[in-house]
Amino acid sequence: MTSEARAGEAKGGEEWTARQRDVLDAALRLMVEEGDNLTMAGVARRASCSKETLYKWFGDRDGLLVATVQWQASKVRVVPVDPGRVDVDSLTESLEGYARDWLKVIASDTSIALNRVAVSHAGSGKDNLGAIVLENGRFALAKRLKPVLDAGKRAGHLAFEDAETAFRTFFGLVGRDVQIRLLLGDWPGLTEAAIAEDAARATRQFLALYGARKEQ
Amino acid sequence: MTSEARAGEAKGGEEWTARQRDVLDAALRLMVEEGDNLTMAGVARRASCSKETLYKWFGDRDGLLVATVQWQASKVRVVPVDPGRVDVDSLTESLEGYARDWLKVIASDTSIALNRVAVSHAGSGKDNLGAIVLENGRFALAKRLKPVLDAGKRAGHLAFEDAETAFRTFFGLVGRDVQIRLLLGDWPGLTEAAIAEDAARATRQFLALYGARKEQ
DNA sequence: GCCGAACCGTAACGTACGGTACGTTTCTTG
DNA sequence: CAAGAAACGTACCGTACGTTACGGTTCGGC
Repeated sequence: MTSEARAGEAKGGEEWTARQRDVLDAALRLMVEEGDNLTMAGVARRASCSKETLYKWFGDRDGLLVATVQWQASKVRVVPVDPGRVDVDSLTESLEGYARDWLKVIASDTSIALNRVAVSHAGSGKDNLGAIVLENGRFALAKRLKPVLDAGKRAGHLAFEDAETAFRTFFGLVGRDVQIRLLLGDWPGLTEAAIAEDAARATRQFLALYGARKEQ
Repeated sequence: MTSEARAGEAKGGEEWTARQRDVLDAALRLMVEEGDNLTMAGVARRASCSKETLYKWFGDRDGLLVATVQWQASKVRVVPVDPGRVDVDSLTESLEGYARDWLKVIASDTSIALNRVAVSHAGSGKDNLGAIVLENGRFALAKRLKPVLDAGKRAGHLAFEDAETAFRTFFGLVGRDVQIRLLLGDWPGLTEAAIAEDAARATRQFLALYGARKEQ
């Protein structure tokens, strides 16, 4: 898979029934608790449904995992909106907000669990999982941030050639080593306060790199 | 585990025999090919040894995994050296070199495989693996880079309060989204040329943020 | 109230794999 | 060269788990 051939945009079309959503929620909670070694019997027990139903609805274990990840994905889907024109203060505030949200997401239990499962799966089976997680994490953030960056550029507050490159720099300044450390079981101490501080620092650094000079 | 309670500094003391190293190399190759779902029988077959020997030497499956990761770790161990005084050009060259090396490492098959296995393991068993991988990746890089940053600061070419924070910024500027995308099965197109370019860009940006102003 | 479909709970099957046992072979050492 | 240790190959055991099968139950529609 290349970065061009992206994920399947979550479940493309049909939706889940209420009961099915409950089952998927149970699977999700179990995934947070047990990681990749959750068991079909475990999900059935937790969701108070029969294994036969699981197989009928989701095909096999992989199908259940994919559906679970897509289900979580569909819960946080956000439509990108073009902010039009912005002043420098609201731009800063906006960037800082995105940074805070992002750090909060990648530090959350569900995000860590989902990424763990997806990483575990990336090597073997049909690696849909990795693509889905990526599409809903890193790529979703990019889609939401690009309009903001473009607006900042149009308003003359940001200066960059390629929005993608600028975004990746922002991504790096915000995330740094946090995600990999969390996935590997380390705890970089991300309290609410630390997140706010990190977001502010990252935004400040980003503006230092890409902000149009005031005296120009 | 916190970032204070670090890993076990590779195998602390005793060493492996040549034959044992061969076996560990076989396990390592198999890990690159099969990820976490490598099997004891598979390693035995690949290494042309008996399963009984594996259990005698490494205790159990987890022991084998840990030993394999430590073995790979011991192969790339580098001692940090204080560069003393540096001029700005050699500092830049040095940073760029570290950035190139780091990108090359995290894009390598073995690094991806090791990180995948460690991430998969982080949730369940005794998570030594994550700590070891972290200790040999991200923390090793920090240990090698800190003296360089400090030297740059002493020489008046860098300005920062906390070396750790400065390092993490450098880490973020270099790695950006590369590692997580690779772990999730995406391929951000890291050719030799792209790596060199990325390293140069990251270094340039880092110096823009932390380089002492020339006109000051 | 009856019928069929969907679903629950559970039992059963097959297999993969971690771990152990054991007879045979190879290597070391005196 | 002989004796013992180490290691090889393989067969074996137990269990966990994915998957299937089946009898009982609920429920919407006629």
